[in-house]
Amino acid sequence: MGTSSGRRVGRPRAAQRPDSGLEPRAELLTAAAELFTTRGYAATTTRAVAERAGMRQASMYHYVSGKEDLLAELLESTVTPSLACARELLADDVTPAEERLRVLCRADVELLCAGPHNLGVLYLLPEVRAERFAGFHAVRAELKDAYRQLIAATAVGGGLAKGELELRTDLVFGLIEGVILVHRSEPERPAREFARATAEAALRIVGV
Amino acid sequence: MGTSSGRRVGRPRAAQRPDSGLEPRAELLTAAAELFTTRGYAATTTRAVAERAGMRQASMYHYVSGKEDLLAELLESTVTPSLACARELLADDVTPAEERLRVLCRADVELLCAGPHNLGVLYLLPEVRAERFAGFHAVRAELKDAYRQLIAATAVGGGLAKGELELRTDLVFGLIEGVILVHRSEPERPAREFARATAEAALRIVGV
DNA sequence: ATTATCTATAGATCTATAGATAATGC
DNA sequence: ATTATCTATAGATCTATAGATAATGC
Repeated sequence: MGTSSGRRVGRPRAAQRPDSGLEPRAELLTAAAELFTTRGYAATTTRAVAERAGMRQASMYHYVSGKEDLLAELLESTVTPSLACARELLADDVTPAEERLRVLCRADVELLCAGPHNLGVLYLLPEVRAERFAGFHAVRAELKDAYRQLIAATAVGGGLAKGELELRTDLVFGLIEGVILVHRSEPERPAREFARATAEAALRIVGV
Repeated sequence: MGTSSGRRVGRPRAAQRPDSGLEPRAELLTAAAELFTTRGYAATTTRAVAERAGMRQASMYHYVSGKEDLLAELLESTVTPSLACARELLADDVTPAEERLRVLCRADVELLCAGPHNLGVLYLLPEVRAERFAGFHAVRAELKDAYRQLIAATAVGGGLAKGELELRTDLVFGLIEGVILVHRSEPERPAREFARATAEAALRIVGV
């Protein structure tokens, strides 16, 4: 509603700009994503977010309760697609585990590298560890557990001791998330090919 | 000088605390390390750093020009030991490259996980990308190049096309730095064993 | 006299609220 | 009448400087 209409209810914005086609909340999220990933969370002011979204600082509070709100939503929206992919793969009982692990790694890397402003970088923000973002951490933990289950289901995974399985899961998960750091210093590298190579590297770590 | 003396020149500190044995600048660096790694850089105030170091906010300016100064020094002090190790290994022409790569990976991981407050986390701070920290980036780039050279010198590395060599270097370097993320979510894992396992994982990625 | 610290503070923010205003809707 | 926005601003910071002070050194 209102997304494509020319005329909108309410006082017009002070800075008239071409219609982005997004709803105001989405405009704020987009602006926050760009600023949080480039300047960091604490260094980004509410004024910067609002202004980039085309409105004045105070108007932002009509849509969100503050910066934390924006970060929480961005974090969850970043990890949720990976988890959806992981759940589907866990439910699949015809494809070999090794192949499912490969698919998950590729999808995850592509999602982390996708988008114009490297949303994966949000994972690295120190503020993210706060209790406030428990929702994100729960989703991420479930994703990591999916990796563990897929690794355990591979030919070599079944024979691993519990500690060794945890270790390899950590290494694989670390490799996948480490991609964020690589992508940050080499943003030009094509995501597709990089995802494929990362998936193969993950399988080699598992020992397949 | 003054490190162990009981009496010191100058007005006494307002908050009297047991002598840390460190010089004031080192006290500031220690405090900054703890706060930057846990709360982040932008969220840490000069007051918090100074107070934790045992002095008042304004007194900090007697030793450093501001927060940036502290971060720059912390960053370089974290990556410099790894680079020293890498240079030694590059100069070594008797040990096989594969073994030297293994040693570098282990040392690097142990350094990243060492210390009471995970200094590696500093690499992740968004502010670190600023021009101001070019010194750190230069050292880090040299370290990455050492990885590239060692990988190229392995049995399998010599046969790789240029693009493939860059890709594996990125993957290995990403794995090593990804360790920071693993260590952040699993700080209890013993660094020694984890470093060994990460080094083996790196060699598997290279294809040895 | 020298020094390391202190207290005090100006100036520059930044957040979140209060209340006004300029549209559309009926 | 309803709504989305605006302007204005109080209150709470935070940084960096100015100038005072309380030690030791000679």
